[in-house]
Amino acid sequence: MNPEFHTYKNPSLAVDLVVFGYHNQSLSVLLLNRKDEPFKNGWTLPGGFLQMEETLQQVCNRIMHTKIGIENLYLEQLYSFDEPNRDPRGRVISIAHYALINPERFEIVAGKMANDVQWFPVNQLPALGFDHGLIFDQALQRLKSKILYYPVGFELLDETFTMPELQALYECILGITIDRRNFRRKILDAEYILLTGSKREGSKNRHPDLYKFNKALKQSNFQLNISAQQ
Amino acid sequence: MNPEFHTYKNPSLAVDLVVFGYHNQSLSVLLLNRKDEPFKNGWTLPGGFLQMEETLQQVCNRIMHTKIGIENLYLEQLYSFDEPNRDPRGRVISIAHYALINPERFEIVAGKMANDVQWFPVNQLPALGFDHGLIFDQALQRLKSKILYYPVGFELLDETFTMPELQALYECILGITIDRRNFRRKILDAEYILLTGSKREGSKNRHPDLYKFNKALKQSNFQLNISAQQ
DNA sequence: TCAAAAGTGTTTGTACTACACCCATGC
DNA sequence: GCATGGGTGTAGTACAAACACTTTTGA
Repeated sequence: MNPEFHTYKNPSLAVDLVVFGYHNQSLSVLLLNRKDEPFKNGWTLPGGFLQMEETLQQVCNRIMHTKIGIENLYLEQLYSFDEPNRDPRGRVISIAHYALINPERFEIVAGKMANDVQWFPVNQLPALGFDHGLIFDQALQRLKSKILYYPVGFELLDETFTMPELQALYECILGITIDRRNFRRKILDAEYILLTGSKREGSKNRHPDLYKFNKALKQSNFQLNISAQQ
Repeated sequence: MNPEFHTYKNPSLAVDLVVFGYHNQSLSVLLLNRKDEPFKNGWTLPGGFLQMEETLQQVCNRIMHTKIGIENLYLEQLYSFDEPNRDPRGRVISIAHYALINPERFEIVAGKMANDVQWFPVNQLPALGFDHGLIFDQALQRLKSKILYYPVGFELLDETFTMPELQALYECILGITIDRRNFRRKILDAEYILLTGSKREGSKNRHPDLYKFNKALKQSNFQLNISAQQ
């Protein structure tokens, strides 16, 4: 083994997670209320230290599992945060990730969720400890741009969904209003989704068509080019 | 201090650099020929371990300075690579970055450059050690997309440059051919560059106008939307 | 005056925006 | 039958692609 290999003391390596969920037409983030210093009783993103034999994905799943009780979610690496004083306990470099979940799919969660874990709508966040405000901002920005060229929405919606539901999700994440007819045309032209043939029953108005994700599109890149209604 | 804080053994933390340079109408990458195992006599990206008090930027600059003799370049964080067996010496997580330099600006480099450092055109790379082939691929892909919404070209060209030179850079990086008149219109419409008023002398043909980077644009986002000539 | 590269403008087609009416459902 | 939300088509406009001639220069 190379002698230089162990002569370096390493900063600690952690992961922080921005977990987005979409319910009640609102985009939310999971925050943890800390029991210990630093930032005791303050809100932070869930996170944890990387162990020797873990991959980044594994840490993320471990954190999600132990702190929130769910696993196997859509996960993407965001950025590494290395500001020397970002953690008052010492030098910690955090490789931030963001995750997307559909809260409806995890009813168990409510049970396992400690009462110190809460969903916060993204536009009503409390002040966050560490540099987590910064991390969150970047995650939201990434999500906004990602949704335009990758079918990210499906991680946040049910297996089947209606066109107005999909549009509401886009409007919510992007913070804009979109023309119904133009949105529909773009989404369909991209072969983004497929008709299932059934309709969502139960509403007191016309029953909208149900669509599903076009899995054939999962890898290919598309460009949605969605713009706000004036 | 939190008792959990030091109970984790951390993987080593390193940085690998994809250094792009542009000369002779060709995009190249700096590679290092290793003197030691593993991959002795093989080519790899320059890299190094993160020291306790360093920021990521500082490591990158240190590596560039000690291994290649240059500093203060355009630097962007790329991605973290965490595959457990990526380094045969042990668990090393690498936070890859890419850098852009104009080789003409660093004539000193040739002197300080050890003979084990070489430029390789990006389409004639040797096999790389570790997972550096993967890192390189991602860096090139990132550069290709970045150049469309950020004036990255200026890091690779001289202070002043002609329109055909800028176009050649775009064609080289993107690997496409672009219509001269359409390219010019888009670049000028984006207020990407400004006329200096002088012309490049010395060529045997018509002397092309010299432009310079519009620094006012440095922060704002634009969209170049350049497409290949058919 | 010739060859080689740089500068410039117009036409055509495509794609996006804006916009209004009909349809289905439950009450 | 009425109110509410869902579904659909079109006309106008703006932008992007394709394209050819003139200008400058050195040899």
